[in-house]
Order: sequence, then structure tokens, then C-alpha cells
Amino acid sequence: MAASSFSFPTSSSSFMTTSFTDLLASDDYPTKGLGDRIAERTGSGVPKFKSLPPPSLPLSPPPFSPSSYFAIPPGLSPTELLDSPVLLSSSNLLPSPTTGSFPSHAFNWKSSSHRDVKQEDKNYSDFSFQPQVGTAASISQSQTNHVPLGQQAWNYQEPTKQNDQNANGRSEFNTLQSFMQNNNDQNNSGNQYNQSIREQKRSDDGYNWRKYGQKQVKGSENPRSYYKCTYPNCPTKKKVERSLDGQITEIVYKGNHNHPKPQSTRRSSSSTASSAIQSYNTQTNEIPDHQSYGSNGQMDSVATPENSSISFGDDDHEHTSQKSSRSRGDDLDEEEPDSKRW
DNA sequence: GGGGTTTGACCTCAG
DNA sequence: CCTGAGGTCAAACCC
Repeated sequence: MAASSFSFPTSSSSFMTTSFTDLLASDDYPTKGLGDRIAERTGSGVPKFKSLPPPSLPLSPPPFSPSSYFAIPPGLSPTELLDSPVLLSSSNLLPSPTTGSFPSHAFNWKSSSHRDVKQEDKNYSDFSFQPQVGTAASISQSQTNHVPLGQQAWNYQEPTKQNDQNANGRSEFNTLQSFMQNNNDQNNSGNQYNQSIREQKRSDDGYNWRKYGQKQVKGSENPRSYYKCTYPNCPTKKKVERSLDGQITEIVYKGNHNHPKPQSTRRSSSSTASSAIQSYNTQTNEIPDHQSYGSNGQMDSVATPENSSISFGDDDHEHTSQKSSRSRGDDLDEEEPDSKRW
């Protein structure tokens, strides 16, 4: 399947071009929101972490050959992949499978433009986009949490490998991605952006989340936010990495919800997307690569926790990983609820 | 006033 | 043992 998943639909390339232009035109609002904040905090407009040399550079200038896309050499670390900005943005680019619209602000090159545009360009052309597969991208949920969406697209790993990683016990995390779709919606109504953002935060996946921390991670210039599910006794947490322009570049779920998705009115805004996503998932739940949620924007839409765990058949992984997981593992039978729901 | 966010400090762990 | 990075806490703040 790997080979097939890497084919590049011509249509995708075209949309990219469009969105790119679009992007350039509308790079403002997202950047502003986040950028300003950063500026305020740092006082210089440049995040502290920025002062650090791009970690990625030393990592590797992967001279990649096409083949590298299909199989990542063992020696190659996800970090390397992190490098490529393209991926980050590209992930955002994906048109929503359901709507086919792209997040215009998804790639805010403005913020990421400092990176090697060339490479990005290249990547774009290479970028494979397969909404229906739900994911060309596969990512090992455990250790590659921080792999950027785009990268994940390339980072295609064999199931066996994933299992191994899970076995390692670190994979209490389900890597999901997503929600660009929601972002798209937000874009549509610029002035509602802030409001939408808020809603998005709590209902992007239908659950209510409370942010309890934010960190600047080293390998990435994007701040990582930590969220807990607000539902009582629900141990679920998630890490959300956002690009400077506010786009979600990575979402990692930890644990599963031990409660049904709240059907609050708040979801209204995203409900559309969610429902679409769900239906979408239903159809694609047979996705071969379990862990490949979302890695690229394609999956964005798919990335609701429950969906991911259910539809992708991660259950197996989850079982192993969660069993092995030491602490937070929350012994809850998280999988059960999922399967039941499913 | 309640709930969520922000943010600096603290804790834990791996190298 | 030391240090750095990731993750969490909790007070202050905001809506």
C-alpha cells in the first residue's frame, strides 16, 4: 500500500499552488494573534527559543532520494524530519476531505518562511495527498510524537515497527492530528477568529479541554500546549503543538476518554466538521496503517481521539502500550468504551 | 463568581 | 552527580 499511497494526485498540486498564493495574501491574522503574543512576551517579537540555532539544521540535510520518502532509514530520526518546514505547513494545507477546502492560512509562510523555501517547494511537489486513505502518513505514535504532520506524511512506517515502539512502553500517546478543518472554518469568518479559536480549543474533537501548561519544545519552534480533559476523572490529556501562525501542527493524545463525548451546544461551530469527520472515519476506518493518524492534513479531519483509536485499529497498540505504560496509563479500560462506541 | 488561560516555577527523567 | 528538556503545578489573570 505504501507505494500506492505515495502517488501524487495532480489535483493536489494545483490546490497547493492556489493555497500558497492565498496564503501570501492572507498571512495576517493568524500571525498577528500569535505573533503579537509572542512579541509581547519576549518583548522583541522574537521568541527566546528563536535565538537558538535551528536544531534541525545540524540534524540533517537529508539529501533525500525519493526512496527515502517511502522508507525511513533506521538511522534517520524524526527530528530530522522535523526540520522541514514544509511538512508542517503542508499538513495544514490539506483540503478537508469532506469539504475539499483548504485552510488558506494553513501555511503561513510568513512565519515559516525563514526556512528553506526551496525545500518546501520541493516537498510540496512531492507531497502526496490522499484524503481517502486517511493517511498516507503514518507515524509511530510513541516516540515520534513530535513529528510534524507533514513529515508524518512521509514518515511511513511499517506496522511492525510501530508495534515495537509501542512495546517500548512509551506509547501511551496516540498521535493524532488534525483539526485544520476547524481552522478552515475559522478562516472563513475572520472576525470570528478569536471566538472560533476558543471554541476550537474546547471542541475541536468534541471534548472539553482545559489548558494546564505551555512549553517551548526544543526541537520545534512551535509552542506546545498541554491540555487535560475537563471531564471529571477523565485522565485524557493532549499535547497540541501550534505553529506561529496558530495552525495546529501536531496533536498527541495521551490516554483515552472514559466518558462519552459531551454533546454540548458549544460544539456547534465545529460540529459540522466533527460530524463530517466522523462519517469520514467510518468509511475509512480500515486504514491499514494504524498509527497513521493524521499526520498530514489529510487526516486532519480524522483526528478525533476516539476516532483515531477506534477507526484506526489502534486498539491493539493501545492495549499493549497502555498496559505497559506505567503511570498515567490509567488502567482504565479505555479501549473498551471506544470499542463499545464503535 | 466560575471556569479557562497564561506563565513562571517546580518536578522528573534521561543523557 | 549535573544538566537540560519535557511535563506539570498553581497563582494570577482574563472573559
